[in-house]
Amino acid sequence: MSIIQSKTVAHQVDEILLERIRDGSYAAGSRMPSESELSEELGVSRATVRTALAKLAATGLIIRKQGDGTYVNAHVREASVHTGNLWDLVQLIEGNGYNSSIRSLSIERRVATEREALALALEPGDELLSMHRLFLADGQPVILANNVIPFNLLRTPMESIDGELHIREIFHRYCHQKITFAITDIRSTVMDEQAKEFLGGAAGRAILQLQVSFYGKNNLPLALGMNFFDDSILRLSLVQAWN
Amino acid sequence: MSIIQSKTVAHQVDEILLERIRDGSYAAGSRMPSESELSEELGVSRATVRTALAKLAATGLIIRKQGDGTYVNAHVREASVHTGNLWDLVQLIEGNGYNSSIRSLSIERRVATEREALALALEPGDELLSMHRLFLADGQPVILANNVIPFNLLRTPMESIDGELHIREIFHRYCHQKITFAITDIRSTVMDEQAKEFLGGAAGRAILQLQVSFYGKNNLPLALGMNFFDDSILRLSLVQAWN
DNA sequence: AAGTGGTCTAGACCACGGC
DNA sequence: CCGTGGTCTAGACCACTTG
Repeated sequence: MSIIQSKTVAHQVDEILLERIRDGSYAAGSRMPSESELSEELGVSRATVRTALAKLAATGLIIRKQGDGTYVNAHVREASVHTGNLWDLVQLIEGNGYNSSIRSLSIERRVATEREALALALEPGDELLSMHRLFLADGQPVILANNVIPFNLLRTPMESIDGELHIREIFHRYCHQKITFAITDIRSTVMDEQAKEFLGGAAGRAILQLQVSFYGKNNLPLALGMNFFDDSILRLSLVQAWN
Repeated sequence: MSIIQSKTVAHQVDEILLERIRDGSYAAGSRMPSESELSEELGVSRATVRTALAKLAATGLIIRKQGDGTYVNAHVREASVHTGNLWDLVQLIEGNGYNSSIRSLSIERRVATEREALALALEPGDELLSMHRLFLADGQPVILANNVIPFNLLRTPMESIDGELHIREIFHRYCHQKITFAITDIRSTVMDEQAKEFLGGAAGRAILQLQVSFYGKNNLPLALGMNFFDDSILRLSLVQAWN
């Protein structure tokens, strides 16, 4: 019996199962009740149980085996990162077991580089809003994030922007548009001067570079992200299961 | 009317839709028929259409918008990589638009390092089968792959091993066990001497390092993988869509 | 042989977006 | 308002793994 109602039934089932895995009712490595049993116990259809289980399986937290059963994955902390939240840097940091905080470094207006103009389908000379932010894990800098937005999309004064919001929230609040999807390239790079200044560590060390393009409806590019990710502190791990 | 029958109805629907996207029947950026229309046209239930569409949406190839419709994503080549095939290096290379080939460099027997023994739950001094392989894209080296397997798991002579198979296939064929899931850590690293010898390029450049642990039933670790990935040639990109 | 997850159906209602 | 995708149900059969 829960006080807070989740949006969907499947999501509620999800939370119940998550809770049971967390508190050890379903021990790591052990087999969970079958879909039919859960369906009956929780009073929902088997299909609903399945959508909840599918969500957990996608994160790698449980492993499903046809003809056998559903097992709690002993090697994946709930922490583990999966594709779904690769863009939510806060969630990524907290998934690694840290407390996250954001420090806004600068919010400025400048002319787009050739490359940025191309990626955002702008004219040469058009202006951008450029934000630099530092994400901290337990107070330690781990991600240097740079985001740019075409200046003419802004609907409110630049000074009013809250530098601690997620890009999608910023876009929704200050540009009155929705970002519907994003494409991220994962690359490896040697830390440059700027990154070194904020992330620290030895010169010439390698860090991950997450290069993101954000798109809105009509498939138009709305914003760019360039994140430098210190993989010596944060893990970026993915889980894959087979039948 | 198809000659080759796919395994599931949903998969067949998937292939039909994929074909229509490829040949331009459903143009990039345009809205596709609704679920009900597809359901009726193809003679399957709406639920089946939905599972097929869900698979396409997961790869980012289509974008679904509640209350609006389903759109063909203009920015994602079918090529694009998604979580599902991050471990299939051949598919990853071909997804980038190259022809892939594999060169087996060495297959040898040696003692496990401390680190390997720990990761594979072995005793110090236990032996491993170690394989080095080079994956080529259009003849150009792009991934240096190293895999290790506890030697005592081998059921056939070491000499009989086909160095061009996927690890899961090798395990199935020569160890008579199934790899059921894997956890991959994505890291950034500066190319070492060994990698430089095979991948080439300037010393000190950064490449991606995909560190994989393979598990079997009972959650026991069965094999390790260490792949050096030249991200100057191959793209590792992920797509995320929101409602 | 029994039980499991995987697939599929034919209905229903809801939440949202565009007109 | 209407049509869309999102959720949910109650049933059925299949493919697979294990005892």
